[in-house]
Amino acid sequence: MPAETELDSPVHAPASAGAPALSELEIEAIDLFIGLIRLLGMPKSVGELYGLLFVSPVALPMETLMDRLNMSKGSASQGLKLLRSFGAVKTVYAPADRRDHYVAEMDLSRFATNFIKGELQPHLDSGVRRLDRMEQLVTKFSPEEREIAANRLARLRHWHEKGQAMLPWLLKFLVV
Amino acid sequence: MPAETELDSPVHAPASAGAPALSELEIEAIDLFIGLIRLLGMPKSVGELYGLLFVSPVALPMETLMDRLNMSKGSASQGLKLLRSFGAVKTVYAPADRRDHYVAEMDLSRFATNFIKGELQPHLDSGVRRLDRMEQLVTKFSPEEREIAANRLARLRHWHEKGQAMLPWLLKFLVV
DNA sequence: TGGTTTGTTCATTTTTTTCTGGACAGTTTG
DNA sequence: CAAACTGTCCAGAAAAAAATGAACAAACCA
Repeated sequence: MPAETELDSPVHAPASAGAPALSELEIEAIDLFIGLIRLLGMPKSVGELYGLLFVSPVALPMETLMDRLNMSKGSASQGLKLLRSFGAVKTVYAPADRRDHYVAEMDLSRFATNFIKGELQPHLDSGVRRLDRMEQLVTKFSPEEREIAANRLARLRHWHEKGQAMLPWLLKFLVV
Repeated sequence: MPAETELDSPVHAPASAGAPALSELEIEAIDLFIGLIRLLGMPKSVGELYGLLFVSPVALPMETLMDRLNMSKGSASQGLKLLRSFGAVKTVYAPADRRDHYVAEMDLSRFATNFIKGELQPHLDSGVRRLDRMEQLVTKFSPEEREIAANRLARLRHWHEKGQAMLPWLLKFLVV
């Protein structure tokens, strides 16, 4: 085995000086939220930010997040902006410090609501508009073709309606 | 304006010879399914395949899909494999033709079920395992830290349980 | 006012995902 | 059995998404 000459520095040198390495708990939390966030189609960096804030007992300024997560200023700024826009994170006043300090919003229901309204609903809406257009197109077909196509469009519409009906329920379920 | 020398060929030359351009209906359907499929985190090509099959009144061999969608053999093969694995598409026997012929499965509930069981459930499961680990870690903290951390983990667990509880309901909702 | 600090934006670079096309394996056919 | 056909797989190319870092704007300070 090669001798550890650099007195026990790990493989990935942590950002030079003042950034304490992530604790086990922090790593687990970050991992968990990376997975969750990915599921919603958002970038990993956003999961990292939220994960660290989630387990932090104190509000953290952007700089600390950058340092501890080894993340660029750009990513941190953009990620926090996104999280703010979903209400997943908010800033609190820190006495004698000009910087914004961030805390994770513990009640995720606003996050869920905003996500559903902002990402899911629009898709369904545009889908319905498109279905209307398709049904329009089908009327010009020969009776035979129309038969089949109309049937399929009806099925598709059925699914869309199911989706539409589900969202409000989903919201209610999450909010309670 | 530059003269149209190539007698009215459109900007994107359609695959040389025998591939009829997509009809308006087909384009709408493909667009719609690309959106839906993207929402589930799958590549565009998969949406194209399913969209075209969805409005096709007849079963189509892979070759036709490749030609009409201007898609490589590799993408078509992989995409159909994925769709098959989710039960979104199946092959039917075509007399006097050695090639597999594909039709879209109109009942999307199997697709939904497989997606939930294959993609969502595992995430939630691993999340719960991770939560257990985190709670384990927290026990080693000082009482003060433990107080805060334990509280947050409890909230997180609450959300995970909500998610767990929702999936079966979601399934039932979709299947009916 | 000139110098700091804090945070945003965006062109570029890096990383990740998706697509492509050919080698290959399995079948069928003559 | 060789030749033709069908479909899978995978290394490399292309495209898309995300991260970086520096220029910039805004707010504060002395």
